[in-house]
Amino acid sequence: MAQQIAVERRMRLSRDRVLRAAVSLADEVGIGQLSMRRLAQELDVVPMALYKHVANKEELLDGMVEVIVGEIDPAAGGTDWKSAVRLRVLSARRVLQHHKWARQVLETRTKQTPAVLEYMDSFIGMFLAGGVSVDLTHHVMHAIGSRMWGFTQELFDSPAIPDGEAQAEVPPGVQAVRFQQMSVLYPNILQIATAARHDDDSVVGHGCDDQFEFEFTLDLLLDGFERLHSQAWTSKHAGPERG
Amino acid sequence: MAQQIAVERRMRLSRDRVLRAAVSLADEVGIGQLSMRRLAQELDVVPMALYKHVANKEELLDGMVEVIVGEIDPAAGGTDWKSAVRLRVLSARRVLQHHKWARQVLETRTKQTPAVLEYMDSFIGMFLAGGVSVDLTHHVMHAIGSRMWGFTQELFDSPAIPDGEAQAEVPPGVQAVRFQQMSVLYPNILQIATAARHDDDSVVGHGCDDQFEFEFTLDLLLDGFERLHSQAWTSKHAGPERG
DNA sequence: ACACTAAGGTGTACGGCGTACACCTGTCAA
DNA sequence: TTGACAGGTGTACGCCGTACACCTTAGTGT
Repeated sequence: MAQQIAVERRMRLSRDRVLRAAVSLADEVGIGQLSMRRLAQELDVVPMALYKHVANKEELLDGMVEVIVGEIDPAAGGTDWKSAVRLRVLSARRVLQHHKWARQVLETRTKQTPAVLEYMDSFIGMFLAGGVSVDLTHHVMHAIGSRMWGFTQELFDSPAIPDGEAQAEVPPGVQAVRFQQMSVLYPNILQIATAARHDDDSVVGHGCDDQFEFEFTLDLLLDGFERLHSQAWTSKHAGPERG
Repeated sequence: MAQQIAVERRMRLSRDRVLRAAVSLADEVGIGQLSMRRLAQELDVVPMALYKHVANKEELLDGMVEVIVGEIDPAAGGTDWKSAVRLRVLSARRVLQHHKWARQVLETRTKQTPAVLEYMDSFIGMFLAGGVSVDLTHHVMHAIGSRMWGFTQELFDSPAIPDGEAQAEVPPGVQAVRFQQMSVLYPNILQIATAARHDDDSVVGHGCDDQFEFEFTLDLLLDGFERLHSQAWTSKHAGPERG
């Protein structure tokens, strides 16, 4: 009987419910107004209750990113890589537009969460499946990633596999296990990462020539501008390349 | 005599000293650790003293941006627009790399401060002086700006001239005066902005077709990727366009 | 039916934040 | 010398994230 009454009671909290509530609260009031206290209030719960489901606010934000990354359409099959990538990026953009706080949060994220890794892996997969070389795909990811998204940016700069521990603490063999896991979960990321570092000691090491990546994209854009300019391109008539 | 002792005393505060101290504190300890209280401590002063020189923390951050934008090299004269732009962007990048907090702060800035406007004006000037059309320059600024910088992004979306006031409050004729001021201070920005909106009612209005700008850049990149791919480009041998 | 256990929710408290407001103090012009 | 005003101070308020000890509830094995 007391259990019948319980039906009337507040639904039980869950990590998922917390994250979704956080996303819609941020949608409504902006990320600046999203506090643990306010979120708790929205869920009709005392602030500390949230900490049974997320470790702290950082993890909450990570979780929110996971939620919205999940809203991006999966890769479209059956077309050339270019159209597939185009569609996907536009879908991602739609999501980011809907959650206006996302760009800002993305910029500050440092941890690689599963949904993000999976998204990137599948993104890379579109190029590789289309026959684009691993080398070019690598640079392309830098160009697309850091400019459109912000959160690809650090993938190759810092270890892709989270290892907050100092290297000294990593037991021998653990690297190998992680490598194994990566190769199953995110084969494409691994391919890109290892190709980039094949003459380096570490496996998924710190690095990439940042300056090179930056100039790669810069020159790609500048060359594009120049081409349009020399064609007397005009926005009136068409998009790039069709002028 | 008491004045002789004053020589030994703490130097007087000034807006400039506050801003510079804030920049170097952020450089040292990161933006997350930059608080009014900590900054005051660094300046050997009580927290509230800072408020005699900056209105609030937002304005402090705006001021910090002003400071570092001032560190970007001026436009190089005597070369083609492409090289000039290239040099300038790389200079800007150097500055952003030196102040690691800058990207993040830039993303959250909403106000258009003079140094930023001046930088953009002169940036636009490089294209126009090189003979690039106003139309193309407009789109180019969107492409370069929002992707490399983040803070060009909103220039054409929100009014370039700060008007926190609701439109109703703006006395008639004030718009005209501002327009006049703009045309003197930032002629190039004005040119771009007005060209973009010549068939609209407002002068420096809200707008631009966001979606168009986004796809413009996306396609520019994708077309670039495709071209490199079809050339079997490789990072081993050269940068873009030289493969 | 009951006691046990772990997971989930609570209450209190602490140190930090930005900043409003009233107040002193030192400097300089008249 | 005086008076005004810019610049520095002290106190206080209401937010924030979250540590820690506690209580409640739901689900289990007997």
